[in-house]
Amino acid sequence: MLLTYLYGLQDVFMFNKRIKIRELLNQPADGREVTVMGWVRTFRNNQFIALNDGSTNTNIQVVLELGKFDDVLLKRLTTSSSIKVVGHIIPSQGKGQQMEIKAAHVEILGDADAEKYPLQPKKHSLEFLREIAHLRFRTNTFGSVFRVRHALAFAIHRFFHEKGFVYMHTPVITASDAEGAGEMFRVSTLPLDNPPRKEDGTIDFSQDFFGKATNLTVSGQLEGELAATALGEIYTFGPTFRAENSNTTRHLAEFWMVEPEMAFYDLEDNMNLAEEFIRYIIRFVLENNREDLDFLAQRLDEEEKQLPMDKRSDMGLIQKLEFVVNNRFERITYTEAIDILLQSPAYKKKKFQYDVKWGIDMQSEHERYLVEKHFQKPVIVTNYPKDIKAFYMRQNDDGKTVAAMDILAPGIGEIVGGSQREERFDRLTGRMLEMNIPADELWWYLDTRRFGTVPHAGFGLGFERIVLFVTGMGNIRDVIAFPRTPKNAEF
RNA sequence: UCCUCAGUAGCUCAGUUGGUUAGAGCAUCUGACUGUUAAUCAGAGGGUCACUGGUUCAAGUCCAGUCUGAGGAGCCA
Repeated sequence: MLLTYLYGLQDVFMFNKRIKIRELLNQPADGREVTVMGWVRTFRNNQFIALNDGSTNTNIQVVLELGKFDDVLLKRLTTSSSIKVVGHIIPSQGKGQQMEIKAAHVEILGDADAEKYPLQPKKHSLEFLREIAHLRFRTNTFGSVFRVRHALAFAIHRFFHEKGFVYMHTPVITASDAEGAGEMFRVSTLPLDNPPRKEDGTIDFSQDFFGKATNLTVSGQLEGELAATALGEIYTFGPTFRAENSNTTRHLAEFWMVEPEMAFYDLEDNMNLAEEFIRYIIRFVLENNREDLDFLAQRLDEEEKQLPMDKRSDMGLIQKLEFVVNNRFERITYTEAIDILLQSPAYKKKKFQYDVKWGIDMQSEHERYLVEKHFQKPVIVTNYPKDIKAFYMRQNDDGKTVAAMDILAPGIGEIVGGSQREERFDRLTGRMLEMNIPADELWWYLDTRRFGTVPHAGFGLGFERIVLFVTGMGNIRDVIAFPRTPKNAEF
């Protein structure tokens, strides 16, 4: 029975006789017969097909001998039509490529009406491509972006796996509104037009699906801490939702976040891990996606040529990534950061729009100055004033600061935010009281401090922000397949 | 949410102090050519000038509102 089934599958999987273009290009042009399948990028001169199958940005040139193929077939070889080609690989007579396929058979798998297909073999604006996000994968830029995105995701799992971390799937739907990480999306099955109400007129969520008000998660951290204080070292990597009305190049309403959480780690351990982690995943991409990075670097170069000299970056994309891999991040305390800002020429010349003094939550302009002007590399800032940080961060002995650490990256800003967590029950509940965090709703979180509490730490990394940094793209909406932003949930 | 800028052909954009039938390049279609590299050459078709209202003899152009997009800010990852 199983055998018949498998034999049946063999027929179904005949397509797997095909060779991927990425693989084909590394083989000798020895006249062998091969089968390739892909999408037509351009068809020149009624003879030359530039064929792409998504395995690489490099197209394979398929040559159709004049007069050998039916005119009706030739007419159907339009941009983005899909085809199967059987032919022989030979050294190319033309100049632009080493190898080409002399076609014996060409079969149309799917037509693409040239009058209606929106992509042309030319430059398109990223804004236009965003409007046709379902088709933009078929461009070189987005092919590279999404292969790099994949490689980063894979490298993240590999890094933590090698270190013995356990991958946790924390819930997407949560009942606690206490995390304070921003506006939340309500999850409800109650009728919007006529929800049940309590006597005082407020909505009666006891009749809702979960019997209480629920939202989409804004962070898996609190649940992550529960797992870490038993399994030791865990990480989450999942979708995260913020209902903030943010319209910027670095915010999404739905994004992916990586949140490791480690028992028996202090702030120093936390920083060391975060830095090693970022270096590791960037090195992985440098080693495994060089062709895509080269393409993206070239794209960025051309884009920057449009800018005035003073707006251009000093380093190319590859240089920038190699620099991050090969150099220690700068580590300073918040207090030192404020001192640097106060002594900066920018401050003395009153270039900052916002005032600088100890206690402020640093503005973008301040972070950019530190990272892009003063240090010109990623900077880890530690020990922030407690009043501008979350309730769960460990209170330092000075009574003023907490054991927080933010990693700031050139061009992106905050890429990692983390801290050593407050493991002392009294300190934690005391801070919750001061900050009006309802302790009763978080009884389960506090139980970790009641029973066998341990020093622990963790951080969150915005996945799309690291993809932005690595690909050199300018807008976060161009490094996620189908961006969700205010007024946009298309596709 | 705030500030600034923008919305004209499928795409990228021009359109003067308001003035007759709104243009170009690319793409598309037709034909020619054929070792091309975003092929080339010739011709053709293609427009609710974002939407609504107003000013005016006359609005793509001026005014108001709305919608959408971009950049910056805030919030943050």
